[in-house]
Amino acid sequence: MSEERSLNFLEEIVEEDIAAGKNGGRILTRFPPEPNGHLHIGHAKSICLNFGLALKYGGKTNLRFDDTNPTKEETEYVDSIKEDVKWLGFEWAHELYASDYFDKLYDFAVTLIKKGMAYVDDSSAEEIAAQKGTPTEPGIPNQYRSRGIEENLALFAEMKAGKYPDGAKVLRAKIDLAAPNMHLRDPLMYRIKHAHHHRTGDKWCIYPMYDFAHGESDAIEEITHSICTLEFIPHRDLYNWFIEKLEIFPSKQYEFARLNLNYTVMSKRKLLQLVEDKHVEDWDDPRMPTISGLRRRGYTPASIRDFCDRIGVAKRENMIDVSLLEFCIREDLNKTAWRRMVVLDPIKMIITNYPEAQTETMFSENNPEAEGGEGGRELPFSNELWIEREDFMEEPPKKFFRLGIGLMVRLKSAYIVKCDSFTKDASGNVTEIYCTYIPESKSGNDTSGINVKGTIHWVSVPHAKTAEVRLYDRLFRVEDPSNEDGDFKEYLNPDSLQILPKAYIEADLAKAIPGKGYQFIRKGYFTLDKHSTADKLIFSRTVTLKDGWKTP
RNA sequence: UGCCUGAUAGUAUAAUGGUAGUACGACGGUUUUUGGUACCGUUUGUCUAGGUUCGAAUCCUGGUCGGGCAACCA
Repeated sequence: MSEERSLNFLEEIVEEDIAAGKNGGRILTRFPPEPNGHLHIGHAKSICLNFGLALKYGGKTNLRFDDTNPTKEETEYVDSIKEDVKWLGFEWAHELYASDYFDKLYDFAVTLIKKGMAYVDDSSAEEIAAQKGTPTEPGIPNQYRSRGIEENLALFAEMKAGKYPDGAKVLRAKIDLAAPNMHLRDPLMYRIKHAHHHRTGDKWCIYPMYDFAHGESDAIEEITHSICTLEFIPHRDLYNWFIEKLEIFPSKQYEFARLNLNYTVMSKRKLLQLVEDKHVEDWDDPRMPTISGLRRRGYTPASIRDFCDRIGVAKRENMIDVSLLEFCIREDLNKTAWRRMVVLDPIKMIITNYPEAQTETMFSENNPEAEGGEGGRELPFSNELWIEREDFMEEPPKKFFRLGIGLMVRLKSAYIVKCDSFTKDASGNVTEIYCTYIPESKSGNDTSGINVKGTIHWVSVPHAKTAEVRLYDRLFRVEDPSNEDGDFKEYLNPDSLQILPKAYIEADLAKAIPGKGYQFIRKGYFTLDKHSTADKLIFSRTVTLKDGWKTP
């Protein structure tokens, strides 16, 4: 245990707080999504941070739904968020909702009114915006700001009772209309919304704003470290103001830079557009950066946690290269995925000196990375094989370690073959390749003394089964679609999905287990798609193998 | 033009006044019945100008550049 990894700035803060005996060394974080959409890889960073910090320092983490805006939130999203957090491998201490605190929040508001620190404003949204001034000009108070405490109390009670229509009145904190921080210019605390809430139903027609709900919820739960993203920095003064004036538990807010990944978009709004405009199948389309999309694509929870660990945490804007995500999933799958042979783009090889009706059983291990190969499976071999079209060239370049006239390769787990000739159709496409095999070169007891550079995969023609294979590429053609001119959708990659209707798979793959990753030798990692059936197998490519081969 | 933030290889991240390190990427090599894996090597960096100091990525001052802030969203 000599490994000393340096701490990120949040870990440093936590360690300092523990050393100082703050909160008796107790650590409680929270992950606070609004249930208005599906979680994506950016949320995974926040989840790993909040849960990871608590785990590391013997604390706990609450899952709290920030459901203060009933018009946007749905139970469906609550369920999907819970599923995703669990799938990532984290357990929350308590499942909580900001809406659980609506009564307390109402009382907090009354407290501030009584202290003369909040008032009911009858102005319209436009008027309030105009009266707020601009970053360089102070705002100006209106006539409602000086309303008496009793009147405010009565009006606020009437707002709650449903006496007023949406937008007629709001409750505002009385702070400072000339504050340099715009968020302190008498921010809204409550607005009227006669809307049905996914949990509280029709009990309420006034709902607290984020700023009046979040810090207070943190305080109610006695959250010690409230971690959020950079754009909330200007809210921190307000967060602290409410806590101080209400004299409640002093939770502290800390901010980190959100994750940006290149060649994709991360905003809920944009992801929603991709779904609605049918550029992708759904939220869990394997090309989406959503947790459900990554899951369907074949990413494992461990690989995503590892990724979040490797990207680090800091306060500067960042753009992470997807190659790191791909590295993480390859590293995980390389150790666990069973190897199988699949020919994606087939061409027939005929072994002219192998008996026509003969079948021979070869053996191949499941995983060369694992102790003992984790067992293996039998592979029927015959004189007719499907091989990959790209493994043969009419005029091979110098370092092409595959097939061409006179060239030899090893058929994985079988014999070495030598290419003798080939046939073409009328339009010049190669149709069949003729080879001779070396009987003494059988895998496992090769006495031929022949060394070949290349090994290729194959599937016996009479024994092959078929499957549809879907190959995915990055969703966008440019690194940062949101930052390009015009609509981000103009930069979609038209070739992000390639469907191969008929690939030849080795028979064993008919038993493929949903959710498990397989390495199709030399072709990448694949997993069963959710639409796959026994009659029609469908495999999706999670990621390619790293490919060092470049045509000279 | 106000306030708040931030700036270290291509991308991230560390060094907390004392040798600028790590990972991914790229490039090259060794091993290999996957052009995978593993292993080894190479490459490239402190935004800028001053100052403090024996010594500055780190502290100070000015500038430059990036991000955020004027939702009855979170």
